[in-house]
Formats: sequence, C-alpha cells, structure tokens
Amino acid sequence: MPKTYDFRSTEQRLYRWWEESGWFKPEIAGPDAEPFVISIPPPNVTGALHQGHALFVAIEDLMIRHARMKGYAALWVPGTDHAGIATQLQVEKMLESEGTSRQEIGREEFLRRTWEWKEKYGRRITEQLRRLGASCDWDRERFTLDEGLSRAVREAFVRWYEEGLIYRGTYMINWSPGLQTAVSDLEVEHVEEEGTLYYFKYPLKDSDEYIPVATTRPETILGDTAVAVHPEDERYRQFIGKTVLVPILNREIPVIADEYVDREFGTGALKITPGHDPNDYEIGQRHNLPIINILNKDATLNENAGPYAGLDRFEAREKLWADMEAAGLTIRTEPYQHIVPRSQRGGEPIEPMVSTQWFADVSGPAQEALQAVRDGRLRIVPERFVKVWEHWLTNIRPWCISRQLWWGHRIPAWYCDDCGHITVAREDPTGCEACGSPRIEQDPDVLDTWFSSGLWPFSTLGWPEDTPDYRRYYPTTIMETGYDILFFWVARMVMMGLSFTGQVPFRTVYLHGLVRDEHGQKMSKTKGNVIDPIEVMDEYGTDALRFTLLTGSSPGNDMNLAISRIAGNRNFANKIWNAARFLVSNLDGEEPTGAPSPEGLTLPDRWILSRLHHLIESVNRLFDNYLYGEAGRQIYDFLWGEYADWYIEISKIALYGEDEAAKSRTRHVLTYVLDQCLRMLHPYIPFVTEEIWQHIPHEGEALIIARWPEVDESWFDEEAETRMAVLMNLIRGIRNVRAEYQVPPARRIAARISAGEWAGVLEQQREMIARLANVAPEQLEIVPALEEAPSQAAVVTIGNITAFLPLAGMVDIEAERARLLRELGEVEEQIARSEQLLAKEAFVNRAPPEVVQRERDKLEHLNATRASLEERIKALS
RNA sequence: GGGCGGUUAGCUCAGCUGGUUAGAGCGCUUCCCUUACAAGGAAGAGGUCACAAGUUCGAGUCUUGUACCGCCCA
Repeated sequence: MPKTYDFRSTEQRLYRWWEESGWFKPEIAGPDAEPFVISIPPPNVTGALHQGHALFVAIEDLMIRHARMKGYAALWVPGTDHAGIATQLQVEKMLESEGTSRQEIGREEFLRRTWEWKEKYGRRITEQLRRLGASCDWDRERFTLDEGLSRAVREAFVRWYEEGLIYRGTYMINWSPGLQTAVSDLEVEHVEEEGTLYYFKYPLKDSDEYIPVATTRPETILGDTAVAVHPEDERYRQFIGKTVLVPILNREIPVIADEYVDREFGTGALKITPGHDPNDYEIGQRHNLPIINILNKDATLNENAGPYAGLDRFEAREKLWADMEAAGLTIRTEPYQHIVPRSQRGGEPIEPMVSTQWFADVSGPAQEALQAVRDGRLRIVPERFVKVWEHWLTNIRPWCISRQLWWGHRIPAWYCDDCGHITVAREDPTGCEACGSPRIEQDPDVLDTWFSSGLWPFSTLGWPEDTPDYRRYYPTTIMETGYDILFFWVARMVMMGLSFTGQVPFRTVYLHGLVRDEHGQKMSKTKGNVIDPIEVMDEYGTDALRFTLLTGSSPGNDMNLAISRIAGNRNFANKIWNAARFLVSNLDGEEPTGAPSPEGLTLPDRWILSRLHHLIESVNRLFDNYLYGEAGRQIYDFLWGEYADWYIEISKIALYGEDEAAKSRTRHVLTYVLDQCLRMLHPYIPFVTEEIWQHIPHEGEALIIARWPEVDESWFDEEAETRMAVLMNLIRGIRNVRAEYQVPPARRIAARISAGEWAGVLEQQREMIARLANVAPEQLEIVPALEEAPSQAAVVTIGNITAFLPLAGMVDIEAERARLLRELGEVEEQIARSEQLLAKEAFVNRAPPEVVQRERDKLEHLNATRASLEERIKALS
C-alpha cells in the first residue's frame, strides 16, 4: 500500500467494478428481501452539477448503501427532468448565437434541435452523479419525456380532466413577459422594493371635482374600470354611484363602494384594474366590472392603451405620467416601499394578466395529502415542516398547468374548428369527439414541468402499466429532497400519487437544507463564491466532499460549506488509509476475520471492543433517527481518537514483541475493529473504505455488499473502560509534565508510581505506560506505596495514584509547588461543586440513583487527588 | 401580518432521549521529520452556550418573553 491514499487512481475503477458486478441492482438481495426504494430527484437533463446535487446524492447514496448492507432490496431509481423553461432557454440562447430564433426555425425544427441538445449534454449530469459515487440502478434510468413517462402524463391529464379536476378557463394568471408564458403562483417571488407612490386626480364627469387616488403602477390607469371607496368613508361617500373619467383616455367608469378598500392607505380611494391586479380582479368579479387587458404578450401596451399602444410598460408609465402632469391631473409622488412580483427565474417583473389557460383544481387531492400526514401514512422529517405542509395545502389554489412553451408534454386537447368542442384523449384523435369533424387542432401549449415530475415515483416504475417493478417497488420508501421544493414537487407527488395510485408515493419525506458558502451566503456566479463540486472532487476526492456534506449538515437546516473542512476530511481518509497500512504491514501472513475470541483478551483489547460496540449501538440509534451527521462524526472520533491514537499505539507493544499468541490476538482485534468501522463508514465514504477493505483480511467479495454491523452487548465492558480511562489519564498527565518541563520527546524518563489498589492493574500495563509516556521500562517502579517520596521530582496525581517523575536537574521546587497549587485550586473548585450538589437532599432523593452514585464516585476520586496533591505540596515546602 | 429556523471558542459548525469539568475541524502557542500517517504526533491557550424569566434535584438542551439575523407564506 502506498504511503498516501490516492483517490484519483481508485474512484473510477471501483465505481465501474461495483456497477459491472450488478451491486447497484436490488435483485442481488434475493426475491424475499424487503424493498427499500428511493426515486432520485431528477436533475435538469442539461444542467451541471452543483453542491445541491452533491448534497442530495451524498444523503441518498448513504441511505441506499446502508439499506443494501442491511439486506434490503435497495433500489435507487435514477433519471433526469426535461426542465421545460430552463432547457428551452438554453437552446434559444444557442439559436440566438447562430443568429436565428425558435420562431424563425419553427416548432418542429426547434424540438429536433432541443432533442439534439439533450443527447449532447444529457449525459453530463448523470456522469457527474456517477462521479459522486451514486449507486443507482442505471438500467432503470428514466427521463421525463420518455415514451413511458409521456404515457403516464397523458393518462394523468385525461383522468383528472374526466373527473373535472382539470379544466380550461379564463382567469387571472402570472405572466412572464420575458419567457412569454404563464407561470404558476409558486414561480413568482414577492420582493419588497423601493418604488414610487403616484398621487393623481380622478376627475368627476361634468364637474370640477375630483377623487384623489394613489398607485404604484400608473400605466395600469389605462385599464381601470372603476374607482372604489369604502362605503362608510365620509370623504367620498357622496361620489358613490357617480362617474369619473379615466385620465387622458377620458373613458367613463363608475365610482363603487367596497369594504375591501383600506381607508388608511394612500388617499383612501382605490383605482380598480381587474385586468392586471389580482385583488382588483376579485373586486371586479364582485361588482361585475368589465376587464380591460392593456398588455401584449411581451408586456408592451396594446390598442386598449390608446396613444400609448406599442410602448413598453415602463416607458408608458413615464409618458403617461408626463402627459397627466401637463394636463394638471397629477398631485405628487413619494418614495414608497412596495412588493414587486418577480419571476423566480431571471427576476424580471411578473405581470398579472387575465388569460385563457389550463388549470388543475387540486383542492380534493390536497385534502387527501393533508390526511395522509395526519394519519401517519406519510411522515415528514424534520417534523416541523408538517406545519408548512398544513398551511400550504389548506390554502391551496388552482394550479395553472399550461405553459406557452414548446419543450415539454404537449397538452392532449384538440379544438374542433367546426363545433368548438374540446377533445381530450389518451391517444391522438383523428376527428372531433363530438361532431366527428377531422378539422381539429391540438392545443399548442405544453404542461408545467412539475406536472410530469409529480408522477415521478410511480411513472418511473411503469405506471400506468401494472409492471412487476411497480408491483414490487411502489410505494417507494423515502423521498429525500430539499425543503425548497416541498410545495413545487413533494406536495404534488403526494397529491398525484394518492389520486392516481391510491397510495402515498413514499412513506417518509426527508428534507435537507441549502448548501451555502463558508459565510452563509447563497452561492452564485455573480458573487463568485461558488464552490464547484467537480473541482473539489478533483482536488480532495469524492469521499472528502461527501463526508463534509454529510457530517456538516443536520436535517432540514442549511449548511455552510468550508474548503478547510473538506481538506480536513481528505486527511481523515488518509488517516484511515494509514491505519490500515499499519495493520496490513504487521499481519505477517495471517488473515484473521470475524470477531475475535473473548478468551485471553488484554485490557486494551477489551476496552477497544467495548468502545466499538458502544459506538455501533449509538450509530444504529442515530441512523434510526436520520441523524447521519452525528453518527458520522462519532465514527470519525472513535477511529481517530481511540483506535488510531490509542489502540494502534498500544498494539505496537505486542506486534513488535516476541509473543506469537499476543501478536495473533492483537492482529485479530485490530482487523475486526477496523473492519467494523469501515462497514459503518462505507455509506459515507464508499471509495476509500472499499479500497482499504480489499487490502485487509475480509470475508466476502466487496464491502458494498458486506453486512452492516449489529451491536453485541456481550462486548460491553465497563470495568475495562474505567481502567483504561485511568491509565490514559495517567499517561496524559505524564506527557503533560514532560511538555511543561520541556523534556525532549526522545528522552526516556524514570517514574516511580505509588498506585495503592491500582498497583496490580498498572503493573499489568507497565509496558503500555512505558511506551506511551516514554518512560524507561527499567526505571518504571510501580508499588502500592512508596516508602519515601523523592524530593526532586514532578508529580502527577490521578485519584489515589501518584506518579513521581524525578527529572534530575529539571525540576525547580518552587515552580513545581506553584504548578501543584494551581492544580489543587482546580480540584478544590470541583470538589466544592460536587459537595454542594451531594449536600442537597433533593438531589440525592430525586435524581436517578446511578447519577447520584456517579457523583459520589467522582467526589471520592477528587478527594483522593486532593489528598495526594496536598501531601506533595507539604513535602515540597 | 402569519409561520419557521438560527444566535455555542478568532472562523465554520456539532451537541441525539435534560445528568461528569460544553465538543470537533480550521486557525493560534510550544515541541517533535519517533520504523502507519508531517494530509502526521504530543502538550496547550481560547466559551458568563444572544438576553431575561420560568419548570426541574439539575437547563446549551424543555417552556414563555425580548433582541438581532435568515427563510417561507400572504
């Protein structure tokens, strides 16, 4: 084994081996195994890997590998999403660079070019998922525009249409002028911005009087169809029912009364534009107001805007205001904080507009989705997201599902030129369903991408066909994804799953947070703080990135990713590598496997095995509660802080000695403990653990299919743990003194230990003390009590144990006294605290007995330490 | 306006069911290229756990309130 772990020569080779061996497939678990299934959150087919992908892959691969090792039929279904808007934009950009456009080349050619683009770039993202170690069953890979999935979309659309849940209608929607399509409510962000509030006059017809009105969007005046005031507002009461004139256009509109009007806001009078404001739309419905649309699809003004037709909405705003100023219709302007609806993609202002679109009334399915969580068929982790779930689903509104795009699932509706009937069908019709006319035309629009992703957990398994995969692997086990798409995706999958399959699409939803940069900033190209996963993997290896993502985050919370941590975890991989290297180089031909025999074990053996099984117990409990980060950290701490720092150092005594039985036993313990740790670490850092496992003695073909460790409480050994704790403290104490007195590390010192009842234990471990504290073995004296304490010596006290270190010429009596007094002070402080606690009757009576006993033991130990310290201080005086 | 999360060492974060002297990585100080590992080892400094009150024998952990930061929804 080379001196450092080389991930570059390892990762690709292992991944290919695993995949070619068929270990990513659930079939390896046998036909009776219980399935454990995850559908991948399908990344954008033409997207590039970012930390969000890296995080979900790390978590899901961890879940899948863990399940696989536990013997489940583990299936991770991979795939990609056609991502309508994103992909179409990319292709349009390409066309633009070619000096053409999608309009110019036409729909058919555009789709051909987009498929071409998909073929070219579609493999990039899945290659990158492989690079992360994702153990997906690639034979089951799906794409949302695949034939099967398209059939699922058809089926779903038609069924909901037949049930009356999907309908076509003219309502207020969110219009994206840049994309020239409708978008759903979810795709609009509401951003608070500095704007202007414009005050102006609404002149009364045949009068010099006017109603003052304020607006943040003056151009919408052109679409006003009423002015509203509060019915009880004394200021405006007399105007109710009168007629006012739209500025510049001089169109006549009524003054109406509506309680919706906030008398405190602005002037207390409200202009009503039902065509371009959701609230005004509501009021317009109540009062039967006409709706005037003043916008074209590209957000320029149309013929209804009179002299402003053709202008962009923001140009029109300025020009109209200038004209009104000239006409004496303006009052004043003032700076104003208001909420601007902006496109989630690109950030351009969204225009509310009345438009004919397809909608899905999901209020029924939403109720079922609520019920599923309430009755426990669906569990959300972390639980706090249940509140968000409840709130959103109880206030759900119709979902606008049509998009004026070309890349996507075309809406399966045909309009009859003759009778106007709409034919909605599973198979492309040749004629009108109502009149039979062949003069039918398919709706040009496509469906919201989320409509097809909503079917993902079952469409990928074959639905609507009753396939073997669908029967065996549906419902899936867990849906792991970011909390940011809880509504977009998770809620829709649950609603659609319940509606179409009658079952929850997954039993558990596990939500992770966002990956931010080191200082909690959102990563973005413009900020230049993007940490590219590919670059990170190139420099530190996949395992380092995975371990950092997995141990740096906790469920549902955002995480800040720091390069220094990734580097640290690269070091961790190397640390395990070298621990294994040490083991392998000391095997001397032996190949111990399985658990060692409990017979004839030494104290350190018993200790590390006890610690290991406490770790296994803890890790399993943490896994049961989805606390993967904490579990990973605990394995890290154990492996580095106990196995490597202590047990390996101790093992050198036996391994470098002459006792063959001791060597053999030590090799076995070393191997067993490392093996168990590698198994637990494999879901976190699959590459380095597999590579190491292949080097150390093992049973079975590969770590990826090895059994997950189970706790065996018979290894628990409290006595060994207590004794080792004392020994370790003693050794640390001696090392500490050495450092304080600046004893050269290489220099062996003498030690005379008065150990009381510990003399036997210490005597048995004298080699360990000698080696780890660098005490000369022939100058290590361990006795129950020293006849005479050496005067020229530094002292280490651990309870009843006092170690004298005669550091000839190095010990300054005064300095030593000061050091011991300092230590005494600390001990006394702790004694006081402990005594205070034990003096309280309430504590002694009410705290659990074992807690009280522990406190008593502690106090006893402290008192012993104090006594030795005092004695020594007295001796030095 | 409603809801949620965060506030713990210089920086980035853990701390699961309340229970020894609150941990880690990075950074910092001192020493060491000791035959697994300098991507390392040994020793160390550094925290009134945002603030206030409460529950409890016991609170970083539970409850309430406050402040600040962030997110979601309207």
